[in-house]
Amino acid sequence: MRKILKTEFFDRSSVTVAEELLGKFLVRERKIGEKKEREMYKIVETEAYEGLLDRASHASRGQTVRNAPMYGLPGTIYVYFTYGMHFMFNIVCGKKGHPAAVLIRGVESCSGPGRLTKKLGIDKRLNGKMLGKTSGLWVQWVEDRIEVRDKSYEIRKVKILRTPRIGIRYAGPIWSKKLYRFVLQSL
DNA sequence: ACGATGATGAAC
DNA sequence: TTCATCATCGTA
Repeated sequence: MRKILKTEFFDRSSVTVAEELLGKFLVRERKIGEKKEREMYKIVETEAYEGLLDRASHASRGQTVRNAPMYGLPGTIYVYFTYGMHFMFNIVCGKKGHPAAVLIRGVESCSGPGRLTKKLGIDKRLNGKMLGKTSGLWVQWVEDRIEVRDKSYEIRKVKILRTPRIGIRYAGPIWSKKLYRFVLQSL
């Protein structure tokens, strides 16, 4: 069983979405010559950036050209360039007009938001587009069963770690301490 | 532990 | 005009 996550999944608090994205699969479909190549990566690390009040968020000082996609529909792709080196990949959450997003920081085979975008070929061309077949980037849920006895299955157990977000000390004592980073620990 | 990278936006 | 940033790599 599998299903592609729709806009309703992302039409919630970025903190909820960040936690629930753990264990889901980021799918990247790219054209390599004539063929379409599809890769799937299990999401294991995320961070939430929630609303205008969140001082760690790009939206904390209002709308700008760069952060405009954060104000779009849930499921919008927000890619920005930072430190003159790296693209960061975020998924917009909540209603249109409410700036919130989840930064995808790591998948099972690749840790670090900059490394991730490099590996998946995510850059500004995707900025502002919706997740889906058209953009060649989406998230899907796959039933994660393990056989425990003959023809008997159960869902794999996981542990979720919550920590403060990375690299945001500038955000002040309240927002820099929020436990908005989620890490999936496989058991 | 630190410098280079060099888009974007805020502070000055 | 200068400075810091939702990193990462190479060099020390």
